[in-house]
Amino acid sequence: MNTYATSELFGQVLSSQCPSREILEHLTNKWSVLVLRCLSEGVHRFSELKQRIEGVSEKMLAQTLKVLEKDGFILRTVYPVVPPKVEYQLTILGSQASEKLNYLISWIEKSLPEIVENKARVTDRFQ
Amino acid sequence: MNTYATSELFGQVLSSQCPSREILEHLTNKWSVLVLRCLSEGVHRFSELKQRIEGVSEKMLAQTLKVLEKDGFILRTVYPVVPPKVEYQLTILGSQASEKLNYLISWIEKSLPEIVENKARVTDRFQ
DNA sequence: CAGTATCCTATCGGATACTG
DNA sequence: CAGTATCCGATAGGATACTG
Repeated sequence: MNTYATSELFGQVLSSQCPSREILEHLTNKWSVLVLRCLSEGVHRFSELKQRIEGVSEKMLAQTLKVLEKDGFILRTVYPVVPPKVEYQLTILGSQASEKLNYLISWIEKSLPEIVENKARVTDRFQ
Repeated sequence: MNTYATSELFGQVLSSQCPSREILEHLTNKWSVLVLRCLSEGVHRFSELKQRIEGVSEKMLAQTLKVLEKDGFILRTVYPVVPPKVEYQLTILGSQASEKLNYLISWIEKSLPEIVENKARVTDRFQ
């Protein structure tokens, strides 16, 4: 059934050799999360993503988009015009993955005051 | 209202200076995801986590646990016995975060065949 | 516009050895 | 048992310049 998992109780991601581990890492990558978040709101061009995702370099954005495209989470469409126009959008699988990540992001944004306040208390106790 | 976001339509995480960006990065970190996943199933000792999470080094596990503890997502309990006994468990906030991450993990594990198959097709088209 | 190429530094992260 | 300390190579990731 499952040749990767070391235990029935635990998921496949805990097995280092399981492909799910790699997929998980690609999806939870620093810039992937933000790219998916952006694309979940609709189609975007390269320059739009670069502008929306504050702090991302061209290099990392291009690299992140490539990985997600190869994984089948993003569709890249090139229009044969001058100047070049390239659009990025989520595939079905990409939007399913993004939906799950957005649950986390929304929770963080909603709970941020509580998280920050609680973190301050913990930090106090550390010193 | 929100001094960080650059746009009403987009979340705070897209702002590089917003604390939510850092929290998101801590939670989606390579080993954090797996640690939270493990702890969502119950209390664990250091050595148990090391064993369950295949491939993690002591160094990275200790580091990951520290970050999550400082963020207030994990509670560390030291028992004054010989040999030492230390238990890790999720806080309320930690279990809320972990719950969201588990949605993603469960989806990946469930959809893995479809993801792998689709990825193979995409890869073919690349060459 | 949508990238690629190059260079460089910082951090990640594994292996090993050691400690209270 | 539960870590810490040290070393080291690999990768992340930013800045800049360049190209079709």
